[in-house]
Order: sequence, then structure tokens, then C-alpha cells
Amino acid sequence: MMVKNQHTHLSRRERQILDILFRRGKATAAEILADLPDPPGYSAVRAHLRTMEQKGQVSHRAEDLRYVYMPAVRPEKAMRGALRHLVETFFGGSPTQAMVALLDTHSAQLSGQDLQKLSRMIENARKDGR
Amino acid sequence: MMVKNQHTHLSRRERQILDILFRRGKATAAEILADLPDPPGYSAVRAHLRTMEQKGQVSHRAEDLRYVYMPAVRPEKAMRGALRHLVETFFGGSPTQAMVALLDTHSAQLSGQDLQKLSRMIENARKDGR
DNA sequence: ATAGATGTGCTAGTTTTCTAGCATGATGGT
DNA sequence: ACCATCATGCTAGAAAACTAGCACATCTAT
Repeated sequence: MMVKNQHTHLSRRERQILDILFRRGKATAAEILADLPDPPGYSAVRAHLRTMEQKGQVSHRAEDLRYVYMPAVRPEKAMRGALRHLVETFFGGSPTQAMVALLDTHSAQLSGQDLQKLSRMIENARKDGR
Repeated sequence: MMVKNQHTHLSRRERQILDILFRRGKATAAEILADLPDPPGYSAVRAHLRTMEQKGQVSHRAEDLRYVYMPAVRPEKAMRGALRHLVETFFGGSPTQAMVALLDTHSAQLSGQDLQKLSRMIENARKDGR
């Protein structure tokens, strides 16, 4: 049914809430509220969650007498979409450029072990490629 | 003045428009309209651009008798923010994971040459690291 | 010089988003 | 048993986003 970027329809608050859910995996209304920038009232958050559930963006289950919400789309899938969108928007569609930037801006957080792991992965990709 | 993610305040349309501007570098109202999903009227786009300019999100200059718009923040900077946000949201803050995913989902578009280049960069990073 | 095409600015209205407040039910401690 | 606490559902109003339409300016070709 070709729903487009899925990401570009969301309203401001919806996007913020979904991001939090992706980050945490799952969360209660109160937890979401705590993470929200320019936090509104508790009621507002719940109202959003309810409408988002209706639109099929999140789902909930009762747990310990309260609702725990989670994204309705598989994180894997959302991640791929976000990645593609970012590569498209800032790197002219070149994943290589994106990786270079990643390496560059986050180098401080990369351990020697991480780099080794990456190195190996890349070698494998090269072998597969030809 | 500690403006937060900058990205999370934007309204739906504003985000769409800014993304287009980052992708194209600069664009006229008509070009933006052409790229916009669920395209509104031409007037609506111009109105948005005007208010966005007031808010300091875009700037324009006259060129060939028409206005050409561009992002007001340096693409470099916006890119870093977007990258950080994505790493945070989907990869638990681990740039390595992000790179793995990138390698994974875009492998088809990566040439042997690209991979070689990456390999070299990573080697360099390792040397620097210790 | 006049009509058509294409651009801008501005205003005002509709629609969507966002929010608070109130009514209600379950739980747990005193 | 009762009150305080914390949850939910729902409704209605405020605020922001979104949009179209009109008036006017400039250029181009007839």
C-alpha cells in the first residue's frame, strides 16, 4: 500500500514520542513524559498515546496495572527507513560518506575493539563483493 | 543559548521543507513544492518559507528574479545533529552498531573501492587511538 | 502597450495538533 | 472502612500549523 516515509507524516509530538519509544523499547506514559522536551501535562501525553494507537503507530499492553506502550512498527524496519532517509538527505545517497562522517564525529567513543570488528566486517564485504 | 535538538521542534511541513533544502542545497519555492509529499498549493509553500525565514530556519537571496532558499544552519552542523540523534535513538548510542547497520542495509551500493577507502580510514583511526 | 506568465506579499479561514480538566475505577496503607 | 495515590477514558477549548486567494510587480512576446 506504499505508505511513504512513514516518518514524514508524523506531527511534532508524535515524532518525539515515537523516538522515545524506540530509544527505550517500551515505556509508560509517565516515563515518556519524563523524557519529553518542553513537557506538557500528563494528560496530554496520554491523549497522544491514545490517538497514536488508533492510528496504528503504537500499541500497548497492560502490565503491573498500567499501560506499557511500544512502537507498532518493528524497530528494525523503522531503523532502516531512518538510515535511508538520512543517507539520502545529508550524504547524497552515498552510504560511504555517511560512514566516514560517523567515524569522524564519533571517533572518541570508538574503542580499538570496535574498529577491529568493523575492519573485519568490511573485509568480508569485500570478499563477497567480487 | 542551548537550543535543543533543533530538529525536534520543527512542524511536519517545516521538517519536510528543510530536508529538501538539505538534499538540494538550495531551491526555489517551485522546486520545493515539486519535491513535497502530499503537495499543498504553491502559495502555502511560500507562506511556510516566509515564516521559516522569520524563525531563522532558512534564508533566501534573490537570483534571476526569484528567491532561492537555503538552510540557515550549516549543513555540516545539522548533519552531525541528525547523526547523533539517530545513533542515540536506534543504536543505543553505539556508533559501531550504526556503522554495521549501514554496511548491512546498503551493501549493494558499495563498490570495492568504497570499501577499500573505508578500510584505510579505520586503520588510521586505530593507529591514532593507541 | 498590452496580454500572459511568473514572481512576491499579505490576510484570513480551516484543519490539525496539542493540551488541561473532570469523572471514574483499582490499589494499598492506616 | 476510608482516604490518598495513581491509573484510565473522555470532552472541549486553545494554540499552532496549514492553506487558498487576492492584489500587485516584473519580464517577455506579440
